[in-house]
Amino acid sequence: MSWRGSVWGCLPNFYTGERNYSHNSPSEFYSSLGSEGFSIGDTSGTDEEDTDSAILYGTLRGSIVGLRYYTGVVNNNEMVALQREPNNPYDKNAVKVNNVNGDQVGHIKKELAAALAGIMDNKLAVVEGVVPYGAKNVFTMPVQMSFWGREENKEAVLDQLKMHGFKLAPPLKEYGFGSKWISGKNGPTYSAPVHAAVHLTAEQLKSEFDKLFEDLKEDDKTCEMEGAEAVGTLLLPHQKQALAWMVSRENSNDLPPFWEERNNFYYNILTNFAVKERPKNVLGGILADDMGLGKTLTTIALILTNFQDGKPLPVEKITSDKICRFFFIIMLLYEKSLFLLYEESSNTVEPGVSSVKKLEAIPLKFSGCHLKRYVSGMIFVFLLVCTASIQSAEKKYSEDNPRTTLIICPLSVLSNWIDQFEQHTSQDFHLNVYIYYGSDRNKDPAILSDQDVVLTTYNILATDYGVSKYDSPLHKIKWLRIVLDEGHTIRNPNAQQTKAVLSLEAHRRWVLTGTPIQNSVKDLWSLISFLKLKPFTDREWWHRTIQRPVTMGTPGGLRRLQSLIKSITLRRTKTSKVKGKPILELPERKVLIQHVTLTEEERQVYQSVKKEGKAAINRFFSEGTVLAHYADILGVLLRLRQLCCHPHLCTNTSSSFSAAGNNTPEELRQMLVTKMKLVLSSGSDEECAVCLESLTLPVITHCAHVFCKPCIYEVIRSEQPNASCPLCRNELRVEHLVECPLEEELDSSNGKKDDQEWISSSKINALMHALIELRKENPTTKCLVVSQFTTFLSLIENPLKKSGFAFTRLDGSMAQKKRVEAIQCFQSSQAGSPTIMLLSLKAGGVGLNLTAASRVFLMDPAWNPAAEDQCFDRCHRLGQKYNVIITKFIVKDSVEENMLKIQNKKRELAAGAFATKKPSASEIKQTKINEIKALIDL
DNA sequence: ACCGCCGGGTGCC
DNA sequence: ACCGCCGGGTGCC
Repeated sequence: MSWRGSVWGCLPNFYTGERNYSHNSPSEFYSSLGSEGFSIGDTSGTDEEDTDSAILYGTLRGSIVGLRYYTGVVNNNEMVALQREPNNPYDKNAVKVNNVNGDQVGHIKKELAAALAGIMDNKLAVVEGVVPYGAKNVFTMPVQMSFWGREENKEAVLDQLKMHGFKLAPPLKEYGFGSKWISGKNGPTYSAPVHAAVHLTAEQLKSEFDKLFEDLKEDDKTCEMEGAEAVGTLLLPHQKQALAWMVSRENSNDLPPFWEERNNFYYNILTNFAVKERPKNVLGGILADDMGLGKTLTTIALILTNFQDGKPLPVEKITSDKICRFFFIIMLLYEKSLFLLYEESSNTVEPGVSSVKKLEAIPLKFSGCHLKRYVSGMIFVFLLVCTASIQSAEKKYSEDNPRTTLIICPLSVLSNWIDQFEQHTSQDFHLNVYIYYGSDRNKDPAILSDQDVVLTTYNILATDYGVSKYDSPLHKIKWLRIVLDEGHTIRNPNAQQTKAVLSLEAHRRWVLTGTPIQNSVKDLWSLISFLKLKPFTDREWWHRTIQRPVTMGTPGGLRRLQSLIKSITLRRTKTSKVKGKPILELPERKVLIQHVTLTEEERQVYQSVKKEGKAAINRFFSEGTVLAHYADILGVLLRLRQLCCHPHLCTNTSSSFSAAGNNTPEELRQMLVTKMKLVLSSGSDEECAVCLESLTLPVITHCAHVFCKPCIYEVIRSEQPNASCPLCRNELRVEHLVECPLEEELDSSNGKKDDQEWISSSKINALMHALIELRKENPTTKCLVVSQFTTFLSLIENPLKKSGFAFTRLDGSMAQKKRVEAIQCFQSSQAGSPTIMLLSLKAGGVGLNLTAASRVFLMDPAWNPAAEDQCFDRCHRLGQKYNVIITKFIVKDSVEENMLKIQNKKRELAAGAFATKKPSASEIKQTKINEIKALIDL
């Protein structure tokens, strides 16, 4: 395939039709969950504790008045929403009542409204309503209200009500969580309230959720479908299944989940809402296959295969395209006297797609000025006709029948999408893919909606939207299809990017994610809301009908969720089977450990550093200050690990043991920053002791412990006024937290490598020996040489050059453009392409594909075995043709050997830990201490 | 609303 | 009668 070039971009634009840019902002009215008030940043999580820990205070019968002034209708037993209306000109206490659809039904009678106003405004409780009977009344109808809130607010709520002469009744038998699963002819019946039900822990939930998918592995989703002609790659059986499922979802006319047709009305069996018009199902869903099963490829196949009425996307055949280009080039040749023309893609922007293609130099010379003018004149007329017809043909797709698919992905996988489009689109077809990224992105909606595919990132989308909701080009277009890659990115409903995504318009909607649920069911809301499944687009209905029943363990709650998931999700894991065969048959993967013995000199340096460090750490132990010196200890270990690799790595020995008192605040800050950088760069892959995930937005405390900023803020908030460090119980204050200054080079020792003369090391010798042997065996075998220390990789470059190896390099510090080049270069099978890639352990996102390599040399062990495994998976994945052999170099009698032992322990833990609970801070502390002891032989 | 409430009309039986 | 009672007008917040 080829990229939309400037040749096309320069064509006059004949399409001037005005579009009706309508905006459909998500209903934002339900903010009474008590969750909007507190938010500590974009990381999802803590802000909704309130709703999860809500209890039912009791119920109250009231009345809805003014029915005849509004159009909203309800059924008996239908849920209604209560919404404050502080700007009502007649009563500042007014409380509106809306039906599930958001149409106003009436108001709460004023005396009751006066009592509710304070409760609702101060978020003391969430008030929910159901109309028990009298739904057909003309003037007023009853409403059964239930009050939910946190335990500590219960008294305040009861007092407020009492002041206005109201008293809550205990939870009613007849009122619960909506109707039962299937309602009978006599109207729905209700499940008993489940106040006593046990709240599920996050872990229980997670394992429950994993069960959700078990049943849908071998469903009726086993139909296969071939991709259209323009798909240049043969699909694997499970991908054909996914394609068939996606196509059927897009062309389906089924009712959405939980809707039933009953005597010409459509009922939602969860809320009892009814409408005359058939509710629309989402033409799309969630593709939740495990990583590596080819979600990207399947999606590309979908784009090419299912355009309209089940027909493939009418992509341009490359031939006609070439003719047009040819004429256009001639015209340019004349007009601008160009003899060399580069067709530079106008969409080649930051991520650095190498889509610059050199066209043949055409040294054309015309004789005679008149002839030239004549010829070019004719060509110009021809082109006008040509483009006019093309433009009018495209216009057909631009209004009600859009042709464009919008793909939104994290920046880290943007280049992967570009590669995959290139790889999987047949050579004979020209697919217009516009990369909407970079400061020079084209914001003309007419251009964007003429593409086949527009590819962008969550950040760009959120940025445009943040500047102006109404000028954001992506929001001016109604897309044929939107695909959210790594869709769980939008799990935080308060994040700007989530809001930006939710307000996009499209006919078809897809979410791709390997982990639809990261932490809890509430992660799903943004996804479901994006899919526009009524009535869940509104947080209140999602919460009342799904989230609360599930988290409170209401009977049927999980079943309800399962039913929802099942109807819109396809998920296969690496171990799933198609027709009895495993989905993926990957070649074998072997891990060898190659022991290395240090030379006498190396050993001496190592021992002396070890002796010194061990003494210091011993001192910390006897003083009981191990955790206070955690960063220092990591520093000692880091130096030892570096010495195992190469003596030159260990240059910044600026011993920071001198934590002595009389420092200026600035010195203290600098010291903390240094320590934090040490922790972050030590490759220890430190987890945040609060969330137990890897650090996001790391900050360091005065006691030198590193946490995620949002996590530690939450600790301080919840323990106020006197918060203490979760690890060492020292005083903790927001103003004492030090943030990590901009992510510059987080490399441990990136200094004076040039002024030192190059020397080898035992490990380098071992590597070179292995590489040269391998080359003798088979000179085309490609290898990854992996280290956590980029400086080490630089040192390895030298002997590689000397021995005549062609190599390339990929590390975290490289610009996106360079990375893409390095990857493409390495993956190429051309003769002379590099056979070695120097790879930093953590470089690249999950999508990084280095299947050209079948050998891996891991130069130094990682703390976290998962990080190693992830790295191996970059070549041991779909597309790998050979058995993969991994060689780990481990220095005998060193910290590295001890690290291996710890790795094994961690592996065992991870394997058995599926259903076990999260360890506490003190357990983490103990684990860390034990690790330190084991590492330094204490 | 086949109600409640309001306020004007009215006033023995 | 500074009441009761009647019956018409009226009706969310």
